[in-house]
Parts: sequence; structure tokens; C-alpha cells
Amino acid sequence: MPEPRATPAPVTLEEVARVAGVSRATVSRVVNGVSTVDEELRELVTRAIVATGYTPNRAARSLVTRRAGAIGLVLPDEGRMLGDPYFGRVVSGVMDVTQPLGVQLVLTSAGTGTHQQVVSDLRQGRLDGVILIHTHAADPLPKLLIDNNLPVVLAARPVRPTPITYVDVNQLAGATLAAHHLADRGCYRVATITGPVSTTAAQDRLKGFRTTMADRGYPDVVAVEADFTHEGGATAMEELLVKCPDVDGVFIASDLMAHGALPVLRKHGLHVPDDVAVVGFDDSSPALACDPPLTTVRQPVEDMAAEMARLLLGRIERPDRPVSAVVFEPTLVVRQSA
Amino acid sequence: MPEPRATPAPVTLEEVARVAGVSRATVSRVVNGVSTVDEELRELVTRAIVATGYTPNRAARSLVTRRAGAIGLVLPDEGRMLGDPYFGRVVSGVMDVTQPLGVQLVLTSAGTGTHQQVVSDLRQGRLDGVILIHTHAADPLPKLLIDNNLPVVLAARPVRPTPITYVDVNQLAGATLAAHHLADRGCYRVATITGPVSTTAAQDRLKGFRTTMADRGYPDVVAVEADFTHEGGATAMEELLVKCPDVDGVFIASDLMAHGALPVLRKHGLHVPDDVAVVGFDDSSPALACDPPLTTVRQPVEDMAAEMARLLLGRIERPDRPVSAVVFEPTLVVRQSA
DNA sequence: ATGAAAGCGCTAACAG
DNA sequence: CTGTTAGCGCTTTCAT
Repeated sequence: MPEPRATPAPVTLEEVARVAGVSRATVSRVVNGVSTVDEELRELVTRAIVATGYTPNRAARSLVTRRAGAIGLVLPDEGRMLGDPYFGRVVSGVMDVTQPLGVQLVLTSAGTGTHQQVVSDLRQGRLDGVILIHTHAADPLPKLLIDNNLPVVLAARPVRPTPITYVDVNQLAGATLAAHHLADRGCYRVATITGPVSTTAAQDRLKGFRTTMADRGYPDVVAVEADFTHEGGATAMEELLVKCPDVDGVFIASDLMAHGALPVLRKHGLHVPDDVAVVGFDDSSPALACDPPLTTVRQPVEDMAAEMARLLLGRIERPDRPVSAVVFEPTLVVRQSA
Repeated sequence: MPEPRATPAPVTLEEVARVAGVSRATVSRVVNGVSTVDEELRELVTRAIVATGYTPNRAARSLVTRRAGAIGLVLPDEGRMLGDPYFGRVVSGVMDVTQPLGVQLVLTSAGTGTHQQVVSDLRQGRLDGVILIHTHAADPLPKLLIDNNLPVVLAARPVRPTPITYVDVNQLAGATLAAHHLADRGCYRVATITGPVSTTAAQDRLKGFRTTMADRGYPDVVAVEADFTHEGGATAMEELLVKCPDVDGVFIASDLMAHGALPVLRKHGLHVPDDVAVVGFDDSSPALACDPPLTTVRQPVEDMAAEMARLLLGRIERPDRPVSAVVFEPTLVVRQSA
């Protein structure tokens, strides 16, 4: 009688070994590409693998190798990240390196209660390491992970100097690029809209901008803090126009915020770039969606994300490898907003 | 002498059992919440677990339970998805249900060569099931998975009627909403910009729009196909204005495309909504970023994604559970573009 | 209600 | 170069 279509019995090493007439160890060697296997046997085993449709069981392998073959991407809890094109770029860059290696990418959102989850996942061996995105100053997770000696890479310079591996863009240099561009244009009164100053990215961009501007003879730069969102950018621009009605040049610390801010300028009858010149930061999709297209500081997010993945995988491979920091150089992309 | 700070030896069931003075089996029962354990022993074991800082090893558990405790989210290969706010909304909705359950969410991008990877991950037991996003007509993956009897949920109605579980929004109803709104406004000449017609979402929105428009006395509705991207929307609008210069009402099948199309209208000196009324689809962040804010058909993406996760988890739990389809109703969100 | 014992499928010494 | 053997840490009958 016909079997009630059940899940086919999974093929094991044992069975392949039987079919090929060798031991499990030999099959294992072939599967793992160990070079010390007789060419003839290898051939034989390979055929048996194909014939049986064998697929190795990861759990069994993990149990003995103590490797999960998976890394985590930890997002900030606020959830705002998911609406930012930055998120997709990071995912894309990370997957470019993990996918070909067969390493799984696990998404986790941080946040109260989830920290333990992350640490637990690491300790349970479900995750070999994690990439931490945009943790803010108060976040205890980085320290928690370092103290537990778990492989971790940060997507930004840590708030306090910490023996931790991270990848970042040279924020200061980026802000400097923006500052010079605005100064070169002959702006009279410049200002900036920053990200949350609890992040080093926002701090550095602000500092770099102010420093360079001071050098160029603009001692007073008004700054309004926002939250890296579209809406936040709009609100901040309204506020800025009140605080500083004669502004004619503004550096906005993310393209998404700039995209929110531009319509506010137009609403107030201000033309970009003639009345107010605007420089953004990121060079992500909103920059092109802006009207006019946004002049912005480009950070190579995909490349940076790929580098994070590589560094993490490297650390997992050899935990004794020293921590390191890789800093990418930003470039100015001139379009029409400034 | 002080130990060279090494990774602390992981605590096992064995050790907890020793500390509590019971057998491994009992500890296992306590950990898994089996009810037939003496209250006193349970208490004892619980204390031992805390004292030792025990965390169960997932690989060992998976090996015997044959459950990975992880599901996959498979994205279309084109990569365009990563730039779409839709992506973040899906992730958000799925994580809302997986995170509290301790189920891992693994990101995978489909694409040549990756299909095998996905099937393989499933068969290796690395993934208990997958959610497939926006697969297009020609994609062989859904069939591959069904044939292998693997748990899968689709994020849209399958192209051909297939015994598969899926979640969708009532596309026809959504398009009908848009059509009536434009007709009620008294538009004279209406048109539409569609998504890739290889997707059922695009097909249904087009069909629903045309059908309803015909009912309302507009037999000829010009349609231009685009790709659901910002840029594609802009290009399509240019094309549409050539094909149909007197258009005064257009249904654009995604907010992202609408966001790209609006500036084109303005560039041509056309005012929205006075000269041309525009209705979008999605109600995602670009709708609010539009100028003027976009009137659009809202689909509850987060809820839909959460439902997909629930359905998938249900199927994993009981594979014999019959396939099902859950269809959400869209609503019209009226703002200023129409 | 609890413990003993048998694996889950795989890798990694260690012999040979 | 290959096979034998001993687990990895956990769940799960099966006795008791």
C-alpha cells in the first residue's frame, strides 16, 4: 500500500557511508573538503552523496564544532531604524559577504529584555557573533558582550574608548567637507540640524562642522537637534527658521532629515539653493528623491557593512585576533541643493 | 595563578544536575516546564540553574527535537526590496511575533543559486520554515518548497492556483477604492501606473482599477508599467504624460512610485490635485513625504506580516494543518493629492 | 514522580 | 590514507 506521503526519512552520513562502502569518517572528510582523501574514494563518496541526496545536519555539526554558522544583526530598539534606507544598505552589505559563505544572518532588535536574549543566543551557541547597529551612549549591551568575551563589531565608534572592534566613516572629515562647501559658496549665516547627540555619529558631525566653520570665520553656528527621521527633519527646520531667520546655508546630518526639511523651506518661500543652500549626509536614496537633488556627504554604507561582516567573521575564526577599527573616508557628492 | 581570561566553560545540564543533586532528566523536565515534577525538586533545580548560570545548548536540543527555532524571510533577488519601506514594515511585523517566542528570524535573499541554499537550509534543519516575499511568476521556489513538503507562507496570492498558505490584501478592493475616489472627484481622463505585471499584486491592482473604472463609465484607462521603485515611478509618469497629455487623475500602484512621479508633474507645470489628482497604494512613509501628502490605499503591512509569521509557526507546529489564505481589507486614506 | 540509558548526526582524536 | 571510537548536550522512552 502507498505510504501516506510523509516527510522522507532524512539521509545521514551513516547511510552515505553504507552506499559508498566506506566509513562515516571518510564521508565526513569528503563533505568537509579535507584534502587527505584518496581521489578514487572521494569520487565514490561524491557519487553516493548525490545518489542519496544527502544534506548534512547542522545541529549535529554545531554540537561538536561549537559553531552556529550564524551571526546576528542587532538593531536599536526604537524601531526607527527599520524605516531608514540605511537599514537596507547595511543588510545588503552584510549579506554580500555572509550569503556566499553560507553564514546565516539573524535579525534582532535590541531593547529592554532583548539584551538578555542576545547574550543568551550567543551563549547558547545560536549565534557566533553580532554586529551592533547604532547603539546609543547609555546602551549596556556592548559592555555586556565584551565582558563576556563574545565576538562583536560596532557600526560606529563607541561612546567611551573601549577595546572593541568597530567600523565607521570619518565623521569629522565628512562634516568638514560639508562645511567647506558651504563656506566656499559664500554663505553668510550657516546652521546645522544634528542627529540625536547621544550617538557618536551625531556628535562627531556636529563637532566637525563647528570646528571647520570656526576656522573659516563662522564662530557661531546654530544647531538644532533632531532624531534622524524624515519628520524630525521637518520639525527641526521649522525650529531653525525661527531661531535663525537669516540662515542661508545648512548642514543636515542625514539625507532622510534633509528630505523632510526641504519642503519646509519651500513652504516658507525659500528657494534651494539660491536662498538657502543645503548639504546632507549619507547619500542614500532620499538624496535623489529630494527636489532639488541633494548635495550630500557620501558614506559607503554597503562597503562598511561588508567590512563589519568580514571583521566579525575573522574574530569568530580567531578570537585572539586583536580588536581593530576601520574608518572609511567620506566624499562630497555635489548635486543641486548646494 | 590567575587563569588566562578564557571563555568560561559552558554550563551543561549535567552540572546543574550535580549541583541540584538530581538526574539530568529532571533538570531537563524543569527547563522544559514539564508539569509532572515535584514542586520541591523544581524549586531546587531552579535555584541550581540560577546559581550556575545555565543556558541550554540549542544545537543539542535541535539535534534531538529536530527543530531549529528559526524561520527564514526570503527576499526577491532584485535587491530593490531592500530600498523599499515595505521591507522594514514586513520585518517589523514578523519580529513582533517571533521575538517574544524566541524564534530567530533569518534573512535570505533569493536569486539564482540561493534557491538551493534555501531548500538546503530547510532540509538541514537550520530553518523550520520560510516566508516568501513577492516572488514573481517565474520563480520556481514556491513549487520547489511545496513539493518538498516544507512549511512555507507566501506574502501574496500565488500566480497559479496552488495549495499553499498565503496572506494578501484584497488588491481588487483596494484598486476599486482608488477608482471610485477618482471617479467621484469627477475626473475626466484617468490613467494608472502599475507595478511589474509579473506579480499578482500589480495584476490585481490594474484589473480592479480598470474594471471599476469601466463600470463608472471610463472604458479606456491608459496604463504604464513600472517597477515599484521611486525612479521607475518618475520615468513612468513622463511616459504617461506623453501618451495621455490630458490626464487629470492617476492611480499609482505604490507610494514609492507616486513619490517619484509627483515632482515630474510639478516639473510639467501641473498642479496636484487641481490639474491632476493622484492616488497611491500602501500608505507607507513616502506617502507622508509627498508634497502634497498622498491620498492612498492603505494596506496593513505590519499586521499582514505578523499574520504570516503566525500561520507559518502554526504550520510548523502541526504540518498536517490545512493550507489557508488570509486576506486583509484595505482602506482609503484621504489626504491632499486627490 | 524520578532515574538510567539510549541515542539524535556529526567531528575529531587516535590507531593502524 | 582510512577506520574505530568516543563523545558534543540534550530529550525521551522505559523501568522503577
